[in-house]
Formats: sequence, structure tokens, C-alpha cells
Amino acid sequence: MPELPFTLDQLRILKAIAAQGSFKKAADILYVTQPAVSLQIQNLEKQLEITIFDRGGRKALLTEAGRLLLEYCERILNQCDEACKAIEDLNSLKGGTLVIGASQTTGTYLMPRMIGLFRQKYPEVSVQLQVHSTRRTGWSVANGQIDLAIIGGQLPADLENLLQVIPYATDELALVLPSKHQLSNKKELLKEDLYKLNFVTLDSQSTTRKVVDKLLQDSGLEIQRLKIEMELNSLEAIKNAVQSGLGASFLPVVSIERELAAGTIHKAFLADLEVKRELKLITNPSRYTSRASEVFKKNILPQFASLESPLRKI
Amino acid sequence: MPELPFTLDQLRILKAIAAQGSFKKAADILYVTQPAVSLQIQNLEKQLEITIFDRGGRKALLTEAGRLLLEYCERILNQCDEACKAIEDLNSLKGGTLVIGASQTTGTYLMPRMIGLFRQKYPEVSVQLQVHSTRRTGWSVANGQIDLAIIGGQLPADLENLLQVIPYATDELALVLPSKHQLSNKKELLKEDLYKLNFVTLDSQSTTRKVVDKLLQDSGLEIQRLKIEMELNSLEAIKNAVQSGLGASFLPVVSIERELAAGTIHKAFLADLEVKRELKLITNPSRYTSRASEVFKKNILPQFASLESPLRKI
DNA sequence: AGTCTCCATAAATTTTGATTATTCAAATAA
DNA sequence: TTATTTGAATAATCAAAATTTATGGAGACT
Repeated sequence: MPELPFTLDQLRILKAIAAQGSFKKAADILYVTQPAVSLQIQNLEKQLEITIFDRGGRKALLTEAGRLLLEYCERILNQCDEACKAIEDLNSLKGGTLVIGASQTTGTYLMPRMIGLFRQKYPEVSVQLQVHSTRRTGWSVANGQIDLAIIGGQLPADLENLLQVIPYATDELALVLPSKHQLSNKKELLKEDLYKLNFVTLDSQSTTRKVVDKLLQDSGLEIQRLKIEMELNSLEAIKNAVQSGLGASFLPVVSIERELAAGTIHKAFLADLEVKRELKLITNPSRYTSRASEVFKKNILPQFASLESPLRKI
Repeated sequence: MPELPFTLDQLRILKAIAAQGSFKKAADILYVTQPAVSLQIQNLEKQLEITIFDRGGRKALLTEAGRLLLEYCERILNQCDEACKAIEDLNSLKGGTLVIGASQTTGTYLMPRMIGLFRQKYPEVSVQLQVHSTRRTGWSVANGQIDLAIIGGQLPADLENLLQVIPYATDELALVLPSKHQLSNKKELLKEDLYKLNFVTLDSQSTTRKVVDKLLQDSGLEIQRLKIEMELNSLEAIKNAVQSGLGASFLPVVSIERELAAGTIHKAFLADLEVKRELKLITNPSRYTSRASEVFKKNILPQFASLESPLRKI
């Protein structure tokens, strides 16, 4: 090994002697014996081919070379201390960054609240939210660019068994109607009623749209028979469309909390159909898990397991 | 020993792995085996209670904590390199400071030339000249404030055996007369002639004055009989006084080179009297000797052993 | 001078780190 | 898929380095 001319221990000893003015006192402070100190300094002097201390009288005094070395020594040891502090902060969640992935829907309506709670508890950990498609989010988790992610859709098969997927909450995809729609008065709607509606939907590429389609199909609905008035690429746009009476839609309840409360959108009750999807936490078990990530998973997520209560509280 | 959480070797390994992206390649570069690298990183991770590398695939990737540590690592290792360079420079006389002591006379007339020669050879070593009394100069050498000194007088007895005193040149204290003085025409002067002269001398506290008095007394002169016209505290002032015809004086030849050459001062030849003093180099043998100091003593000083030739050359 | 401190030195022990050999896991190739 | 290769972890052995105990010597203070 191409050796370094000195060790951190030697620098620590050098600093101690310079501060104490004595080999013996330095040894006491460092909890070693005096010969240990002497030998290390001798090694240091041999390696660097300099004399560091004048051991003339009762006090050990720095030579010119010694003073020069001490300057660097202080700087180096300070950097070491800083490094330790930074690492400690990271370990105690007083620093660092947590990178969270989410799809458009969860990223917009759910994550801000989760992140808010996390930041409230660990204000010194910065959180970065990355909103991507489910597919891309999955890959980012796989290659470590994202610590953890919340998704509502289905992962590609190859990622399914590479990542850890933990369902943690159920998100209802509610059938919503314009408040003044005629069917809004009916207590219960049946599948058959759906064929009478005009739908405003997300564009067919979106994860949420795919999920809705699949769920409806799985429950025996002929989705080809559904009339699609228009396709929009934003939930907010759809909400506005519904509120304007342009049609009905299946929307995640998390996204229409305010509108339901305000009564500007009507949520219908479907007697013979439940459209629900699992919200899942995905992580990469084969990768390093940061403390922040652990804590998020263990302490923050459970508070959102039932989507109703915590959201209402806010 | 209250241990440091890491060693410089570990940091070097960390840096190498980060650069190479592989434990094995890092091991090759550092000329050690792969297990050595693995072990050290494991120790590091254990000490700091963090995971530094993700060893998932064929590449070793830094975790967040690893990246954080690497930043400090780079800074620390850079400081180490700088320290080494600074020390090397000091050893190769490409840096550092040489502190030289001298009395008024040598400091004024001799040292500038010596220092000039030294600086010509080692331009990167800065030289500091401290002009003090012989006594104070001696003490400064004793306690290390001055690396070496040139003195012309006698050290206090207690310092004599504490310091190394090396005579290296003879400085003649020449009897000088105004050029137009009547005795300037005589080829040789005798002791008796001195009693006829009016003297302009240094004040009685000065080292050079004491030396002259002692030398004259030792050679049998009755110094009380010498007529002292005035006492001045500066050699330059005395030279001016002599040139102005106010009187004679004993002056170090090194201080009147120019005036002799210009013929504005006359140097008399004393047939039965030689007034010479030893110029001595003093150092502190019990103290660390800097490289610059060594070189000055070994290479520069000998060139001034005969005061005539090197001075003339300039 | 005598005593006390402090540093240097020597020998022995302990600790640490490195190496060889092997196993394990993942990625590449057939 | 299986086989091969590459890289990292592990275990046991071995070498080297640091620490300790014990001791000697040189200044400094009384």
C-alpha cells in the first residue's frame, strides 16, 4: 500500500502536545502512556524527515516545521470532526434528504399531506417529491434514484418481483356527477345507470384511467358501451368539467374532498359496484435504506392507512 | 485512547472505490487485496453506523451517507496532500524562514551581503534579520527566537557554555584619520602617537566600543590618556565626524570600505599594535537546527571567512 | 548536590491489518 | 434454462504496528 506519511492518530497526538506543551500531559489527556506518544511523534518525524518538537527543557516546543504541520493538522482534524457531526446528524435524522416518488394523483392530493406530517416531525430532513408515471417511478426505485414511492397502479411484471410492494390503504374511485344532474337525486345507482351517463375521463395513457377501466371491466361492465364525452389529461380539468355539468367521472376520493364538502360535486352510491384500488408503497429491498426512509415507512405511512380519518383532520 | 471513527487509510480506500466504482479495482489501484478493502470499509461502516456503498450489482454505488462522507473525505485528503507538499518545500529550502541575529555593526555592514548571497541561492526561503545588542542576541539564540547570529563582542559567561560559538573571521578595527590630518602622511604610527590624537568614539555602552577599549588595554595602552573629543551612538555619525576632520577613531574595516576606496578617510598603519576582533557565529546546539540554518552555516558563512575577498567582489 | 519531571529506549504483549483460500451472489453468455 | 464469469463477503492464518511495562538519562527546581 503506497503509504501516507502520517496517520490521524499522529496528528491528534501532535495537536495535544502542542496544546499541552508536554508529551506526558498529552499522553494523559489521550489516555495512553507516554512512550506511545513519544514513539508516534518519532515515527512522524522520521516519515516527514523533520524535527517537530524541541525537547530541550521542561516544555516541548514546536519548531518551525512543527508549527507549519500543526496548522494543517488543525484544519484536517476540524474537517474530521465536521464529517462526524454530519454523519451523526444524518443518523439522527437531523439532516439528509428523502426522495419520494408518486404518480400524478397521489403526488398531487396525498403526498403533500404525508410530507407535511413528516417534515413536522423531522424538520431538518429535506424531502424531494418526484412525480412520474408508475412505470418510471418503479424504475427509479429499482435503481435507487428514489428512496420509496406511493403508487396506485400496476407495476410492470419485471419490477413486481424486484421491488417490495406493500399495500397500505384503499383508495375509492368514486363515481361523481354534476350536482344538478338528474341522477344525483337517486339514492342508489346500478351498473345499468352508467350506460346512460356521459363520461369525462383521463386520457387513456394515464395510470388512474387504466386502473378504473380494469376495475370496471373486472366487475362485469362493458366499458365499450360507456359514452365518453371527452378525455382530459388533468384531474383538475375533469373536476371542473364535472362541476360544469359536462358529464360524470370516476375520480379518486382523495382528489375531491374539498368539492364534496362544498357540495359542488355529487358522489353517487353504486349499489352493485365497488371501484377501489390499492395504494401501495414500493421500496427496493436489495438497496440501502436510509434512516429517513425507514422512519417514513414505519411512522408516517400508518397514519394514512385509513384514508378517511387523517385527511379529514387536516 | 478515545478513538477516532475513521483512519486516513479508510478514507483513501473510500475515495478509490468511489472513483473506480468497484472494490476490486480500488484494491488493484491501492496495491492491496480485495478483502483488505472490504474489511476496511466494513469497519468504517460499523464505526459510523452507516451504509456507505450499495453492493447490489457489479458496481459499488455510494449511498446518501456515502456521498456525504466522500465530500469530507476529499477535503481531508487534499489537506493532507497540501501538508506534505509544504513540509517537502521546507525540507528542500523552498519555503520557511531563517531568523538571523546580529549586532549593530555586523547587521549594518556585513549581514546584508551574506543574506543577499543566501537569498540568491535559496530565493524561496525568507530571511529575517534582527539587530540587537550582543547580550540580547545571545539570549534570543538561547531560547530559539533566533536561529543563528553573528556577533563581534563577548557573550555573557552564562551564555558562553550554553551556546556554540564558532569564530569564523577576523575583523580589523582600523585606526582611521581625516585624510587631511597631519599624521595621515606618516607611514607608520606608534602607540605613542595615539595620545596626540582627538578621538570620536562610540558611546561607552556599545559592544564595539567595549571591544576596542579592551583590545587597546590588553596591548598595554593607557586608555585613560586617550583624548575623547566626542561620543556618538552611530558608526555613520562617527564616519562623518572623521571625514569632517573632527578626530580619529577605531572603526571596523567592514564599515569603511567605501570611504577608503573613495579616499575620504585615511586608514593609518600601526606598527606596534594590532586591533582585531573575532567575528563569531553563535548557535544553540541543544535546539532543533532548521535546514536553512544548516545551509547558511555550511555554505554561506565560509565564503566570508576572509573578510577581504568576498566583500571586494561586490 | 539531590530530587523530581520529563522524555527516550528496550523488550514483551496485544491489537490491528493483510493475505490466501474459499464461498456466495449476481450478471453475462451459451 | 444452465454454465461461466466477475465481484464481494467470510474464515483462518500470518505479519506488522502500536501499546504497555520497566528502565535509564538529562534538565530543572529546591
